Order: sequence, then structure tokens, then C-alpha cells
Amino acid sequence: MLLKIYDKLLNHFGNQNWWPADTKFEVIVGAILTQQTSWKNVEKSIKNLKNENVLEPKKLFNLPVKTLEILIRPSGFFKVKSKRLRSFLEFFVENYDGNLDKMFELSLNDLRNNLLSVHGIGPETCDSIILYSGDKPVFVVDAYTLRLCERYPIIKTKKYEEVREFFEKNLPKDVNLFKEFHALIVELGKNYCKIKPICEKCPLNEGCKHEISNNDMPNR
DNA sequence: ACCCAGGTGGCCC
DNA sequence: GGGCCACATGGG
Repeated sequence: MLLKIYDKLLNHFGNQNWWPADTKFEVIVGAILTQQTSWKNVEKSIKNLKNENVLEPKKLFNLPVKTLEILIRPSGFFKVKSKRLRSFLEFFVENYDGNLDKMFELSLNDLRNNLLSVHGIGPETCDSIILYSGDKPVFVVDAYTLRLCERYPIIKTKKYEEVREFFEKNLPKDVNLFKEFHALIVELGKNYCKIKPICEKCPLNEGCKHEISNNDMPNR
């Protein structure tokens, strides 16, 4: 079932090659900045950080908050997100000396729990970090994934943990597959799921229960 | 002038 | 446990 959906999406959209970033650390910063924000805007912030040569753990840690706010302004919620970046950096430098290998040495479970304890890192950001920066097999669930589950009915619950476990149990434990699948679901959501008329051309048109409104995103 | 974007935490009931 | 709200910029 899930693999069939995956194949259709892959055939239609092709390989997405997520996450676009030069370093693992950049992935983490991007994961926090992209919360409820278009990637285009995040790119501007990332570019600013690179231009200032501060896109490294200790350098970012030592950056004054005011400066950080200015640099990440294009990606929105800049005061909230500068705090969230600070929370992560403090956690990261204090516990792992700003060393990603050290952090990712943890067991999947400890890693998840520790990241989730950081203020501003919720389930999706946590799992994006683990999958795309840590290369470990957790499935990232987002609002698009929940909507997909609703429309085909794949699973009744809308609870993050349950949906994540369902995908992980019903797919081969393949990091690359998890990366691509999540990216493809996002691509699907961006292109086809908003307005009913477009559904005719949707690769998942068959069996879709999209009947109602233009916007029925789970968290709006 | 709207509407939306690769969420999260706070507060209320 | 669920429902609503603030957070903010840039693009369509």
C-alpha cells in the first residue's frame, strides 16, 4: 500500500534529493528555520549566515542574539526562532561539545527523547534532524502526511507517533527511502492537494477522498 | 488585499 | 486530550 504510493509519487515527481545543504549542521539549522515557513525564505537566512561565516556550531553559539535575529529575519518568526536556535545550541554545546558525531552516537530512542526535550524542537523538527542530518531511519510526519492519511484512508489516527510508527512498520527500514518519501509527500501537498480541480492530474487521484474544501490542512 | 508556507508552545477547558 | 492563538517574512 505505502510502497505503491511511493512508487507513483517517485514516477511522477522524480528524485527529490533532500536535504539541500552543505553540512549536517546546516540541515539542523534549516530544520528549525523552516518551521511553518517556505524553503525559499529559509535559503535567504542560510545565505546570510554563510556570508557572515557563522554557520558552524561554536561560531553560531557565540553569536549575539541580536545579530542572529537580524540574519535569520527573512525566514519569519525571527524572535521565536532565534530563541529556538539558542536552545538547541546550548543543549548541543553543553552536552556534546558541539560535536555532531557525539550526538548521533546515542541510541535512536535517547536521541529522540533528548532532542524533544529542547525548547522549540517538536516531533517533526526532531525527526527531520535525525533522518536528514543523522541518517537514521525515522519517518518524518508532517501536516501533508496527515492529510494524505486522511484522504486515502491509510490510517484513522492523526496522532504523530502512531502515524510515524505505522509508516516505519509498513516500509522497508531504508534511510534513503524515508528521505525521498517524505520529500515526495511534501511535493505532492504543495502541487496537488489544495484545489479540487487540479486533482485530475494528481498521481494519486485514484481513490482520493478529496471532496470538500480547498484547504483542509490538519492544523489550520 | 488577501492566502499560504517543510511547526511549536502556551493557555484554556 | 483537543481547540485556539501568537509568532513574521516573502511570494503568489
